[in-house]
Amino acid sequence: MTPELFIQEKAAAAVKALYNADVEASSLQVSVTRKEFEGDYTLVVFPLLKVSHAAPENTGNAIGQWLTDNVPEIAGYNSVKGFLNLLFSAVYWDEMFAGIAADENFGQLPSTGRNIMVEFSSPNTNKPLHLGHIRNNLLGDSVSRLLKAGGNNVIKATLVNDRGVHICKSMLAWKKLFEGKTPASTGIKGDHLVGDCYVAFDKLYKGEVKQLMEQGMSEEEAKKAAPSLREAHEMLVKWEQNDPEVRALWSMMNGWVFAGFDETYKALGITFDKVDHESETYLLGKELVQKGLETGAFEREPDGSVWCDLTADGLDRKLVLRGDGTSVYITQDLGTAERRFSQYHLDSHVYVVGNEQDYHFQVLKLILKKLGFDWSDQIYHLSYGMVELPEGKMKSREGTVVDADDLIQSMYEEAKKTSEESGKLADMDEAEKEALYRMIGLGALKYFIIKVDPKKTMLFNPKESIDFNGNTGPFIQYTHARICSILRKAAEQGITFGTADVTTDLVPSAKEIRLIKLLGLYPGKIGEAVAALSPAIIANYAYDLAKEFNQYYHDTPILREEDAALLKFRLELISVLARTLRSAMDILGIQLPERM
RNA sequence: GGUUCCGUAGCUCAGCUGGAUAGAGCAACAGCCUUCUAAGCUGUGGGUCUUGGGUUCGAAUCCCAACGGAAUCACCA
Repeated sequence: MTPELFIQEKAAAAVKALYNADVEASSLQVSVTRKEFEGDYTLVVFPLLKVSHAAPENTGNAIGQWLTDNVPEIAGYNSVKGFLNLLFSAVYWDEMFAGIAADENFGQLPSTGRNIMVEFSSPNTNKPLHLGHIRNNLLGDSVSRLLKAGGNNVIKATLVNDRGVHICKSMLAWKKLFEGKTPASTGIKGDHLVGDCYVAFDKLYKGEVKQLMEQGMSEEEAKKAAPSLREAHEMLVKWEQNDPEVRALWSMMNGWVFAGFDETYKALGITFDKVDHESETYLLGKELVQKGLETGAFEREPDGSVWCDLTADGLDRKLVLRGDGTSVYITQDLGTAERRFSQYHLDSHVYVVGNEQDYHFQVLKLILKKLGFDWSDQIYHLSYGMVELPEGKMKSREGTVVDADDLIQSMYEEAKKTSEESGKLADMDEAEKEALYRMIGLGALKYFIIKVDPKKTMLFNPKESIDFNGNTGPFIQYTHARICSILRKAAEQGITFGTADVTTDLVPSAKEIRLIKLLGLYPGKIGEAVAALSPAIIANYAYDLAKEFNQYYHDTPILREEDAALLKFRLELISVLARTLRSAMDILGIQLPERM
């Protein structure tokens, strides 16, 4: 039981005994006492004035006295204005800590038995991954880990957008301008090569539009009439007709992209349990359209197109099938959702998709509901904000994107530089060092992205992100390395310790109590983060923990403690701290080194 | 124009199920390495929580409005 719940319960009993009034324990407000005041937890007594019919201070004193007299765990109190600060006994902290220390899986919440699919990443195959995708990938991966820590069975899924005009554009440019060039022949990573084709297409297309406009066409006409775009559309038609030549080119170029993506995913440490390709799912959902027509959820226009009327829900009419019978984006999403829920017996489905698609998901859920699927309510769109640069938005066509591979590389290089300057790793072999530089560079990047509330637009300043001081991933990694160092030295000195050494007659220092209190918050933080689908809560918690340790470390010479029981208690405390830190950072997908 | 989201220190961000004097980091300045890793610690300065109303004993937090910014409203995906 958490201290908060404990106090709520006891305080409710106190109110009953003192004022003969029944109050809901959960309605009482309890929080950690602010640093400036003496006490561990604070009960807000204002809401109780109605039943006490006394001044705030007196009410606080009365309840405080009762609790001190009747609850052995509570050792004292003081009442300031309407705030009752309660002081717990040393025994209470010892026992609370022993409970945490004995729980090997502290932070893993009990199983809910729920199956949850998390879809994220879902890239287009016509250009390499950039910073925006990194936020998506890191969020998706982290939320998956978070939900797992919350006791759920998680399936990580991605839907590769491997078909459409966009890939045809790259294919066309390759045929016209890059014929014969391959990743192997050029030494360019596959996804980048295809991205280059896409850029080349755009250049060609813009040139054509300009020329047509000079010949007197309006911009709108020219954009439609440009020959390269028409060719791309013809190619798409051929693709849909299974034209062998087009299909072969498509397979080849997609193959290059997949190989490139795999490298990037590997560098980021991201894997999927289920990979869908849009080329295989884009026809799904048509039966649902038929079903919708039969039940009257949808209506057919004279030209054959099918619509869903959402005006009653404050939205517009939405097309679900084109006049020529082909499906649109939302059609396949309806189909894949239905297939996934039935195939995997999902209780819930989280989609990690940018906030530019808020409307799409609103519509998707509504239509599924109209089709009679109750699980529609269990679809969560984890909508995240854009990543902007100091110069403004990223635009792939204007070349103002931060490339994922470049970014990962530069973080690695900065980690290497900083580590080498510190000169602490002289005795490590090259392989160990390399692994460490990657761990630190990636840790910095991941933490930088994850610590921000997902729904907020965030600013990415390349110069600042590389900073390893302050509220950063490397700071937490460093903290862990320091703890490991102490534990290593203790082992060298032959000091052993374990949960059994935590005796109940120890008197922890104020800073140790603060650490125990913070540790105790961890399961609650996970619950909070799961409810909000926000790993940022865990990131900021981990920082608090690391910060608190560094302050403790600074003025507590642990290994020079002469009292054997106290020494062992302290070692146990920091080893549990390291464990909790690892658990929290594992949710973020960040590894913690034992040295750095 | 409709809908949704955001607005907290010079900058990047926490805090938001209402509670005490609104917190970190960066940047600036001043200290601390013969003592378990200085990627650290301590201190100083820095705020009309966009504005105006409302609810409340109490509002950065909840409600309404205004202002500012973003996204979206395709027979694109």
